[in-house]
Amino acid sequence: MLQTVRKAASVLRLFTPQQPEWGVSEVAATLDIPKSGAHALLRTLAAEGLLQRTGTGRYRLGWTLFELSQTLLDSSSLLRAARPIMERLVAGWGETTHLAVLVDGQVLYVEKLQGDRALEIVLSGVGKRLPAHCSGVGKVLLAHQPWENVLRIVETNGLVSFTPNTITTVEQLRQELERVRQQGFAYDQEEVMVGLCCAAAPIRDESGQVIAAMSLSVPAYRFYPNQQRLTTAIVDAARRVSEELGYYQEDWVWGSSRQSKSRSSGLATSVRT
Amino acid sequence: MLQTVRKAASVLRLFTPQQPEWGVSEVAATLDIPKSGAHALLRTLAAEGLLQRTGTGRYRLGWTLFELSQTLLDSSSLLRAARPIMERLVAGWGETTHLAVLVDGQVLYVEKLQGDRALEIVLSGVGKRLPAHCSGVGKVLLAHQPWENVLRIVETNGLVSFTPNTITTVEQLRQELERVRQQGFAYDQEEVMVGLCCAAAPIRDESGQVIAAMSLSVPAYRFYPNQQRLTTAIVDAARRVSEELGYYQEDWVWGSSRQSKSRSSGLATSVRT
DNA sequence: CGAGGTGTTTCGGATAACCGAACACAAGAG
DNA sequence: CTCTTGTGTTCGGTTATCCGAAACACCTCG
Repeated sequence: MLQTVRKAASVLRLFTPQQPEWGVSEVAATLDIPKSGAHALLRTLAAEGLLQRTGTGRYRLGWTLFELSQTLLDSSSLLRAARPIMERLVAGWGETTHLAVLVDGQVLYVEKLQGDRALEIVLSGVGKRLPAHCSGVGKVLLAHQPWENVLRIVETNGLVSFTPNTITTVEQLRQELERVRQQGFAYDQEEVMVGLCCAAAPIRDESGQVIAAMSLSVPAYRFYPNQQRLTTAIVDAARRVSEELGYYQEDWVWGSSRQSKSRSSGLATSVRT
Repeated sequence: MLQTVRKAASVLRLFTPQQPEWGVSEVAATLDIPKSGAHALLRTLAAEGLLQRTGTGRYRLGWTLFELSQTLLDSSSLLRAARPIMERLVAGWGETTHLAVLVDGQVLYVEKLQGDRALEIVLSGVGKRLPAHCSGVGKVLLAHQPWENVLRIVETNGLVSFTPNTITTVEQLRQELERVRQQGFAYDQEEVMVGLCCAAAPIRDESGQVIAAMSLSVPAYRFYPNQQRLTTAIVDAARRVSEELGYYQEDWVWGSSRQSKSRSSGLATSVRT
């Protein structure tokens, strides 16, 4: 369906911080399309402001994308609601918090605040992606997806192993996601980087859908002694963001407001004090 | 050329802070295309992550745009180079500075820092657009465009009048742009809002091309007494950003480095003093 | 219950996008 | 200086793709 648009999107996705500039031939070779086609794509994308031409006939991303992104941020209250709460979290713990969404089966980091006694986490970064099967936010986000989606994602991306603790089998993942969904939060126990743990919790919009996840990352040696307090802290923070977005945790909401197929994910209790 | 891509871009442009959510029928009616076409466009854009579906079958902008925007900001050193200099400017003057680029014939504000004794400028805002023929940054950016481009822009957007001082005729504009280009900076003397003035200067990349403009906005009653100092301040700040981007001002560059073939701009040596 | 509004699907026909090859141009090596 | 090799760009004929109207399924509301 609309393969031309699909190709155009593929072209956009080529542009990365590592290679922010592309020429016609490079694009044609990389996407395995004739040069004339690549030319047409680049030219129209540039005419629409999604790309811009440099003097030498090469292309880079255009400022229209910045504009659209601002519109997105402006219309989505997620970041606006989460930031102050994340700041308080960082101030209180001195650790690092992440805010992430699921895009195309991967975790996209939307915000990252670093505490003063936190260790540098190089892997994550605003605007960066990581696989979802590791990391706390990733597991939270996957846990609230229909299982068939998760399967499709896993089949596409595989279960890449980062540390000995990384989940590498579908069965492990299924069990873990089930637990995460039921308990309402996830841990990352050195699954993406040795020595790094985190606790993560889901953020819901007014319809109850999980649209993002928040996490508090701490070094392993500080994680286990404070696991309980960490958990309640991140769960509470995420709940506050959800409430800011118009979601109010009511028992009966859970049973009724499910869309279409997913009768699952139903019984997720919650002892709101 | 690639009208499908063009339509897809039009769809993306529909999404604004004022109306961040669109349905199939609305899109079809607004763009005057059949419903099935709009459906296909929205569906594929959503599949590519440029849009996302809400539960009710409506669409909003997708997080991929955020990702692309971050890639853009990361790969373009403009914002990174300009921000500290803008901060110093704001700290010194207490006024408001803007950083803007030209996109599709309009001024797109990329950054805005407000000083403590500055007045609130509602019109401008990060990610917002304004016409280019008013405002200092707009005139700077237009002044360094080929005149034919300027004409096309004016024919498309018109010369909307905001105040009695707004430029409203092509001849006025031509003269003003000529002056701006020669003197290397522009003033906005209450042309967009009564009581608001600004001085603006161009920012160049390493090839000498003007890629952005910076401005210092002040209330009219503080503008005229300090006009000279303001001018040197903004010109100097913009020059520093340009140098940060790899541009070194040489006298003879000015005469030769006009666009089109640009056989020039090559020998941009540079004995940094 | 029915009317009006959604989003979604279908399918033949016309259109728009593909493709290969040829062109112009730049840079670099011999 | 020339030839080579790489660019980006242009041009039509062929073909598959996308357009478009209408019919469908669904929901909300009167």
